[in-house]
Amino acid sequence: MSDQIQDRKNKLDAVRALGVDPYGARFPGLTHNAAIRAAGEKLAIEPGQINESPQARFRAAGRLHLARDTGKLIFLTLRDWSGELQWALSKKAIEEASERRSGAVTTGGADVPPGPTALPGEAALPGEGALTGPTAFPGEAVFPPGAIAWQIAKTLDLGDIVAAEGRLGRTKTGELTLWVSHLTMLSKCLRPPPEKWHGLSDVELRYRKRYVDLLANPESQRQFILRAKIIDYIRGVLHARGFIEVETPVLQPIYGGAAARPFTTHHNTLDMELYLRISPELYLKRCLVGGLERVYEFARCFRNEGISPRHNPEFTMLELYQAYGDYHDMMEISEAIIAGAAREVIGSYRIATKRERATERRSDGATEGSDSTRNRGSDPSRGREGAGSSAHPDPSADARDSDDGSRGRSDASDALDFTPPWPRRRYAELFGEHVGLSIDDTAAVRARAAELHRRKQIGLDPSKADDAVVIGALFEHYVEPKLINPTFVIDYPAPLCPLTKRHPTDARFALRFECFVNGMEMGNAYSELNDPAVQRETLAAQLRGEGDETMAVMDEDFCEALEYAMPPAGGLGIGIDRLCMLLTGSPSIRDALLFPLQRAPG
RNA sequence: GAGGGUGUAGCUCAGCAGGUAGAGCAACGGCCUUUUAAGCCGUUGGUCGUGGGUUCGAGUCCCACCGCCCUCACCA
Repeated sequence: MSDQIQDRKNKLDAVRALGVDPYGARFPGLTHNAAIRAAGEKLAIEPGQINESPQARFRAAGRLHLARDTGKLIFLTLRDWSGELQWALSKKAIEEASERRSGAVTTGGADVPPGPTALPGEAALPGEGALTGPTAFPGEAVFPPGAIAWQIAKTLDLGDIVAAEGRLGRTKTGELTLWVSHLTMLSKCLRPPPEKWHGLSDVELRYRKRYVDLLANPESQRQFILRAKIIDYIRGVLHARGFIEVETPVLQPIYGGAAARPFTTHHNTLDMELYLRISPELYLKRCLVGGLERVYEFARCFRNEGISPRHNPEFTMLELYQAYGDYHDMMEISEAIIAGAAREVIGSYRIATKRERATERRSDGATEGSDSTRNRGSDPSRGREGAGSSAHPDPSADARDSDDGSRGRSDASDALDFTPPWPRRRYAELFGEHVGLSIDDTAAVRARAAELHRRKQIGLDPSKADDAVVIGALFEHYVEPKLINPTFVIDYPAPLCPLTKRHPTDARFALRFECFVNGMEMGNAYSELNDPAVQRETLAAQLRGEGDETMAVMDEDFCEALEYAMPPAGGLGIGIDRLCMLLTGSPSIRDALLFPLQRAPG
């Protein structure tokens, strides 16, 4: 077990004995693989040739993913977060090179401009490609003399992080290749990485050791880069509409804004019980009272509830509030955010559903299997998920393909269609449609619920619940799973909505919508209640309705805030983790979270 | 909380109806200057999640426990 680690430690010592620090320093002037490849395509290099022009000289770094050592010639496949690049190390060429301070040379990398929509790694980032003189930063990595560099090359292990300088060329087979003249090690990998072809597939290990998942599985990196881009996109939408980002307390003496059990904690110096927030709502509304007219927060929330493929104890919720708006404005913003992210980040209003993706994965697996036996290794472009030599620098490319519907995939009509506007359906109407009972027929509704409870299909015991709660349980059971394409469910039963304005013509309903996609709640919005007297009463009613499981208390300060007058407003909450699940086709929320909570290992 | 599934080498997986634990990758030694999951020759590596039990004999059967996954329930 530790044999391989010991072998690697021995090599670590060997590198040190050569006078090279195996945990190297700053490496300025590097160009990422995708940018090198893009530049290389423009150079029109013939197979078997190396381009000697200054534009073909690059400094590169990355993690060693594959190695093919043919003796005096070594091919390495390097990976960074933009993609892969093949390096070739010729014993003769490297041994002839002399020691070189790393930043002191001109390379082609400086000529690559960052694109406006560049991914991380797609183009030069600040501090990269910028050339620095040898004295500017004394702590730079130094390339050792060639003879030593070659010895280091011979000790490389998969997973090591290395740096090189070289010239672009193509091999006989046409593969764009950096012919390395200078090489050094930047960080020694002491543990063997997962299998090079299958990556890390054990789900438990992928969650517990996400760093291994990320370094071994490019599609995992893609997942989280996409998440970042989705969040960036949302910020852009909100800023364009004049919203400002604010931060409100996670540690709260009184929790509220949702019905959930909180985590509790304690502040030592103040000797005060505190709760981790279950929602930012009541603080964001205080901002409205104070005249911050359009605010939003990407709020990490914590709920001490069950864990499931769509629930994690901590999760990220976008909440935003717009003064002088109402829930109709929130519907429009929801569309702008969600459909916009689908189109701009993923590349299409149509997104493959989980089931489609599952099917796709299975068929891909079959293809892969037959390939490996039929024409094993004969087609380098037939990599796993684009992880091969043609690694695509744009992580959204995979999903974008789902738009053309011409790839023999399952029927495109199964895909989710985010094209706005989305249908607005009244709660009571949908209830009647799918439950088959009138929402007003209390007796029948209760009878149905009792029957479901007897059959253990719903947990709620209707004999112990208010009418509205029973209705809500039936709605969840019958209606929500049917809401596949994006749908706004509007006008909820008022008792379910303690923070919402009543409908002006029918006080039984509240000006609230929830947005459902693929049977999952994605968003929740109100025309916010701003009458302090009504607010105080509905909160009190909600508190009375709570069982003894929660210990919520009236938030007097919040009620007082409303007494200073809160403008009428629309408020919206969107589950960011779930949105990412949806847009990236992830079946579990854990796939949308970098480090999902796992039980402590025994 | 209930039910189902799962746990074998660093990784990906085989392991038949109980009969001394296997492959590929990785690693180690050797050969190779155009490889593409490089190839060839040789070699190392496992308290089969943990603990009990049945049996002459348990990775395999039984029980308990632990982790993970799924379904349901709980949960705006």
